[in-house]
Amino acid sequence: MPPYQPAPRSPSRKGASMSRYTAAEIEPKWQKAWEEAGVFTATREGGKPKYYVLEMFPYPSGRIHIGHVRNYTMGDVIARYKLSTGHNVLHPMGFDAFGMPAENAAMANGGHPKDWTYSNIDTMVSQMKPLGFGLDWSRMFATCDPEYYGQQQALFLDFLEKGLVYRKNAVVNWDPVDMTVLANEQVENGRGWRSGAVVERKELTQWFFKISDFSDDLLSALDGLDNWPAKVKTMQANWIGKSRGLQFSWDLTEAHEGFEQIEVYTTRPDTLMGASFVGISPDHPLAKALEAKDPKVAEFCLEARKGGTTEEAIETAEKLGYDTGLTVSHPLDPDWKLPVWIANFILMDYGTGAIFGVPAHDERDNEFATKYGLPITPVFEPVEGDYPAKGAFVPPKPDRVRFTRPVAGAEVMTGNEAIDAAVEFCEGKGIGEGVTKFRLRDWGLSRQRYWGCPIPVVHCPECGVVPEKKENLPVQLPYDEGGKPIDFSVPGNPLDRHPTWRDCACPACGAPAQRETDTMDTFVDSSWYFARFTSPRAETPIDMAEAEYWMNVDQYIGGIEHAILHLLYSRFFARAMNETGHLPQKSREPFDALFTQGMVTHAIYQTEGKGGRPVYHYPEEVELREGKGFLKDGREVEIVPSAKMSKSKNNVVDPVAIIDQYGADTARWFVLSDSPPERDVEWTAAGAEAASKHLARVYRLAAELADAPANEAEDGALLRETHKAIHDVTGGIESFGFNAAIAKLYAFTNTIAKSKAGSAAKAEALKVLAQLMSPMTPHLAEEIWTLLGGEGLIAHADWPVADPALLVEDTVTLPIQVNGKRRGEISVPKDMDKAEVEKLALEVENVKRTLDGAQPKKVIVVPGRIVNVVI
RNA sequence: GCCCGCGUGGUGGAAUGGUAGACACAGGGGACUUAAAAUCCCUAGCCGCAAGGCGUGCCGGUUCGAGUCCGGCCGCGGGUACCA
Repeated sequence: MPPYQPAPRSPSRKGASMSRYTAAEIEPKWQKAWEEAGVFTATREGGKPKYYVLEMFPYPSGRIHIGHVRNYTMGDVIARYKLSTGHNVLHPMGFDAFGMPAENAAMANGGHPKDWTYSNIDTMVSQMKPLGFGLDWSRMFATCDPEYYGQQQALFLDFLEKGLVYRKNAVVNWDPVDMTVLANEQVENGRGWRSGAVVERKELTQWFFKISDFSDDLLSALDGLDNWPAKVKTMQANWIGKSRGLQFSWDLTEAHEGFEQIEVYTTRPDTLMGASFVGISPDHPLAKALEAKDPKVAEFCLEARKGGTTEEAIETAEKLGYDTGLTVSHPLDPDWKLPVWIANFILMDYGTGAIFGVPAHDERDNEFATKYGLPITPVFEPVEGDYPAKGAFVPPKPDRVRFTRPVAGAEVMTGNEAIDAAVEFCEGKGIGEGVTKFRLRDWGLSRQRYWGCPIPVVHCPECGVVPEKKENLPVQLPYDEGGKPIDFSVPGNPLDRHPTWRDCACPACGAPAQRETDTMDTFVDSSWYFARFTSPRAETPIDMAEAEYWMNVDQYIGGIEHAILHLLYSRFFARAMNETGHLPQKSREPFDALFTQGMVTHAIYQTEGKGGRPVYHYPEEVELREGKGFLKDGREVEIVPSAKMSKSKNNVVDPVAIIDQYGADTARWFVLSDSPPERDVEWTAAGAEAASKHLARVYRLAAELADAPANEAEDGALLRETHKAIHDVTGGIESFGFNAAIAKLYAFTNTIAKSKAGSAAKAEALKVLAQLMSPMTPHLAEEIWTLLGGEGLIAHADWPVADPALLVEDTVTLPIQVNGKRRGEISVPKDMDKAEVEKLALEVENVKRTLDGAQPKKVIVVPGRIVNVVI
């Protein structure tokens, strides 16, 4: 509903009625005008340059939250600005609509994920529309629309044909009580969130995208992403993790179960002489062979597989090891025997699933060796200073160290030199080979869940795994089971136990077969939606002509929390789509510029519930007194400050109340002011009032503009200030300095309010003010524009351009420092020469007093900036 | 654990290596009003009567000059491959 603003309780005594900016009337009026004029409908007409601005689309959690408002307002500022600088703008919106919360809701409250999701989408659209975003709503879709996920299935089939999809085993979190797969989020301290059972790692056959085919490309192409934040590129580069090292084998002293060797990969072959043990993953084939024969090994492996699958859980778990009793001989000294341990911290997914431990130069190996009494043998020491008293000595690779037990090379060299020398030496000796490896793993896309895009393949007893025919797409999710609503309260995947949905004919031979019951990771859905927005109703994944015109995304905006996964997967998808003929070559990198906005955070209020698990309370339920929080029943809550707003933590702030009370423009102005867009902001409702007052003041300045004669000096001064404001605000918008742009708009408003210029000059200044504000507060801007006789819609007006001649100042104020401390200032012509500035600076009373007769050693004059007198 | 950020008045924050605290919020004072609301004006980092001193998480360094660059800490946040 449109917001409501109360009228003043009594009219002003001064006769002239007070002008009110009434958001409730003004905002719907202009929204209707924009819609009727089709201002934000993206078209390819007019031979104008195109601009595609996109904000990461939301998950339909049920209500929009303040983080959405911040995100979409930023995008809207860019969209409206680009529109007024002569672009065809594409600014679409949709919903990332598959995912676990819908199933969780069905589990907790009954109902169906589909109904829950579409109802949430309706609510959120109705909450977003009053905000007046310049979006092309005609392009909207949800990823759970069969029209969308059907095309996604078509992409999957093309990827499959191209060899970009394959099946292999991978581990999942297994809840042994509920007999179901858990998401990492559903594992709390190594236990299932519902059953409380200790989670185990279990292997399943799953589908994978071959993102590793693109490791090198995804890494090296980061260099070309000039308009991406450096931190995101660094994070992605580290994630891809290109490394050079040595891959070689340790010979088992005695062959065991058909194993004669253990292959390892190391990035530090120069430390080979410091090896103390060989470690293998509990999931290593040798460990499995031993496990099958020896109950003690089986017991250890079972223990080692407990806890979640996350890297964090594995890395921070207590280091556990089991001495297999097997030994290997050292490749450089066959008489040197080392023990083979199974260790819980070795990942089967990385390298070869086996390592050799060098406790002197690796913290983790050190901890392990110390715990199990294994030898710790240094191979190098610092060139200067002492060897650390405890723990491992791990200098950065570019640092020079002195080798005491070298593999090859000079006595003193850098780690990098030593690694190169060791690789060369070992290769010469026939011990393994230097290889390049990547940390990046293939993307497992199978999910054992209902509410996702079905994987369009069929399992045939005769033909094996067969792709579904394209003409049979979409493979749709069933709504019911056997005429009854699906029961989501039963753990596990409803598709898997559905009585009829699985049954089908083999697309190849026609024999009775069964559908794949796994669905796709929701990251798949969000990896190509940006491309679909260019032709959302096409009968193929995209329409090439549309993609040629609209791609790439000129400006992508979203949360820093997506720095790695979503953005990396999208970059992969763009490449894969290009190679399967679904995107032009230029779109292999789909996002030309990226801006990562900070998150809106809010404290979490929690109390302890059953079994020690936390219960989260909404901000509305908590009363704050002296820094402590209390529930209505008097219980104190624990306050976790500044956490990401998350539906599961109940710390999401709803902006609807602010919109209702003050209107959309106030909410938009408010989320942009004060905080730099890239920084996290702790939400506080104080300040919305101030934003509202300011907008009302701007409106009054225009509405109550009194007749005044022209005044040459004052009019000229105001004109110069106007052009400075144009310059500063435009620069602020283009550089995402929205808070700085708003500060300038405050200052410019104050300037106009205080100016003694004539009414004609003031009206011109106010019209420019309206234009400069129009991307942020578009409704108010239209109203003022009309009030002051502006032609047409401000949304259609050309952006004002600053006249450089009006921006230059004739005189500047120079601060005078003595030894770096400010002692005075002088006002001088802008281009006064250095010698003269120096002379004037030394005559300043306070400077003379500070010098106290001392002769300056040096005087530094930075023209137009500062003078520093050094004594 | 590992990777990436962030840390400035009572508060949000500003500041191409060049006057730290722009612009705002809350506060204090004043004008208008019978009174209030609304509005307008003034004030304001801390210590100090002042001169001046101290100040950008902590310690050190580079520089004529450091919030900004470098090294080492501390605290907080994000990511960590099945939350999205």
